[in-house]
Amino acid sequence: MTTITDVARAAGVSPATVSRVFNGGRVTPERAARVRRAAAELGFEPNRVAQSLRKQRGSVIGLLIPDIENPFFTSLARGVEDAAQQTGLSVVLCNTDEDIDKERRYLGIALAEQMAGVIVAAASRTQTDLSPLAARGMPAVAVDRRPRGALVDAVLVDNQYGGEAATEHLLRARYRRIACVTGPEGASTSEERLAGYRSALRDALADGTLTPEDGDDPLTAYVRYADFKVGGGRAAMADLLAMERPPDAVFVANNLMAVGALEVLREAGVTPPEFGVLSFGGVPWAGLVRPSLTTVELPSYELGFTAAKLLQERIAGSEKALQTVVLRTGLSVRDSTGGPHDDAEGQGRLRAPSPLG
Amino acid sequence: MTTITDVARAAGVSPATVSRVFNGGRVTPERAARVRRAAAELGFEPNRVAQSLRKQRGSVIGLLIPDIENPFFTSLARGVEDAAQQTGLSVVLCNTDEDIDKERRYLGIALAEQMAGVIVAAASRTQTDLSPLAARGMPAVAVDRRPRGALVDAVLVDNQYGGEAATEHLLRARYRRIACVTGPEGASTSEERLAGYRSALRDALADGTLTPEDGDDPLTAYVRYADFKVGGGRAAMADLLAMERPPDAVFVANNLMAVGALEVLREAGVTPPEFGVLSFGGVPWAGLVRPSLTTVELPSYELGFTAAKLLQERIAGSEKALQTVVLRTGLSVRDSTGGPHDDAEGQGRLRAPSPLG
DNA sequence: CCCGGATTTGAAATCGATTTCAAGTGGAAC
DNA sequence: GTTCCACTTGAAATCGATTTCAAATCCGGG
Repeated sequence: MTTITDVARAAGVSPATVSRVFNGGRVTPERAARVRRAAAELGFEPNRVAQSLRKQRGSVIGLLIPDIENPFFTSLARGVEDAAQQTGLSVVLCNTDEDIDKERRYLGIALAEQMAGVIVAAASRTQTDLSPLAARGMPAVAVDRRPRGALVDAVLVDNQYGGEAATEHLLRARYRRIACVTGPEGASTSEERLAGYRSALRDALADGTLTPEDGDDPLTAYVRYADFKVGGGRAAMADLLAMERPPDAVFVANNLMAVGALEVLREAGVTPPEFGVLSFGGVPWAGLVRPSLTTVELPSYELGFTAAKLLQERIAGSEKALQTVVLRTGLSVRDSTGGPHDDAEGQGRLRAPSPLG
Repeated sequence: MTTITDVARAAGVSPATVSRVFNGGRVTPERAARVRRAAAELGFEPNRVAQSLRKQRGSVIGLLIPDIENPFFTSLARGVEDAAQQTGLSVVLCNTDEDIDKERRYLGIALAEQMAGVIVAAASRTQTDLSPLAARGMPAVAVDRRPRGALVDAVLVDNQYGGEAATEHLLRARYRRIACVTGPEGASTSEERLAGYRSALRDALADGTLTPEDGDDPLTAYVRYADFKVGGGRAAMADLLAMERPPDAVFVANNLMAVGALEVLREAGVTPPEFGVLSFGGVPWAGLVRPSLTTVELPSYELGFTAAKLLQERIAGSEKALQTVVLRTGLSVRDSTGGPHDDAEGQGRLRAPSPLG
């Protein structure tokens, strides 16, 4: 391996000069040229480990995500990677598996490896602890989920707005018993999406679009908590279908649970859009799912990209006040929320039935 | 940050002794205890960068994969991660995007970061060049795809066998004009899967199961090369359907292209199992696809796990002869290959029609 | 021709761990 | 009591870069 000393010897200068050539120090052009030539000839590439040790800072940023198999996070990871590449940083992808211990371990590694900074989609809002990073001055940015009380920049999605828009859409499509399958209690994303759902229902109750059914609290009767995974979505959906007065639509607060819900519906012979289904976050290969699925679109790539940009500012030493960037969701209306079958009421449909029903 | 020197001072010993305590040197128990206590009190954690510099070897392994959004590779990555974790290595995931330049850049980083080793699913069989690693003594293992002429261990899938089994299955299900959509020419995986397909067809021709159609070479007429992506699968399938005598089944050589093919079939109103579809590699959320898809199952997790184990042996200094491990595929028969409709021939079906047709 | 200030340069310190080597310690054997 | 050996220990070198500091050089101005 050729070191800076080898290059120095070959160019007839000191190592210090070589270092200056590559780091923008003042060196006479003639000498600099000689150094560059020697470096090129020897195929010199600075040893990043030595650099990190000396500078007390590496050129790698850690990205901690809870589920590498969820396409939402892989897309986010791509955003981070693209942003990082622009400034010569590499990205280490760490899959925490929603496991608080694994997450802690990775944070420790980030410190021990002297990473330049970390981007964290926290495994737990209450237990994830970013304070050791802060204590050692390592920049961090929270993404998608904001851990409680952490003094870090954050890039989030407007979950409440998304939940609201989704639920309003279902109401407009004339569903009237709209269920909500949300994530774990305590996760910020679960709670916010649920809050949006409730807010939309409240509005509908207030303006008379929706009328309370006897005995049930319409804001809670159709709510189920699950685990953001396929299995949880299945269980919650099955539970909802078993109700005495089952819902006629469901707002599922994440893509994987939507997959589970769709499976259960299919097994039960209940098909959208008669039964409305709306997923928060796109399902992979959605093109194969029939009827096509109405979804709240998440800016996953931008989430990652923005977080990485923010992190880079901090790494560069920015002392700006902490900021939280909130990105908006969109709504992609497709066939799964075309509206329930007409009952005897004889009202016109808002939407033509899809060719395959 | 507490360093080894701080611990040494606190325990009243030299840094060398502290190092020995943590690296299994000979130290009197009494002293060792004092060191451990001091280390615990100060929250000492060895600086991995300094370790790497001194030992000339890091504790991170690089995993280069061509497409992080393909669930096959994420599953493989999990296998690598689990194996690595058992020995305290961390995994850096590098997404090369099938781009030979990105790949080269990442290999350079692996060297400059003094990684312990790399596992590579090569972006290109002909252009991927692992020789700089070998030159610097960095262990490497090829996974899934074997780059040409590289002197490295490899963990591969028995692609030819898988392609053969798949095609035989389609023949047994009484499809007779079986197409093959394979990957890019020159990729080992494409070629091997295609070879399996051809070998099965040849056997069928030999024993009379299949009779050559006038004018066409049955071994090539229905073969299409594509790019292992959804778009490529679409184009190839569309091309096949536009033939004068279109096929009655297709063996698609990777999961993403199968998604594309299914989309096109659906748009054309052609539905399995009348038209047989078999995918090499599972499709994510396959549960939602109807009819369910027959697939060649790939041991993606085991692929990663095995590669990581192999790499660890090399890192530990094993001088064994280079080995290539080939893992077998399985065949999961589902509804999409239930057999074509009976024509006027009045032959009995081998398989009951699926309830939904 | 000499001086002051700016610029360029290299020697040496530094980052934090590991490891070599020589010195120190203790115990057993004679 | 002396000798020898095995075992512990710490001082110092080392990994490869960056950076400080002081010396060297160059320049124009007087």
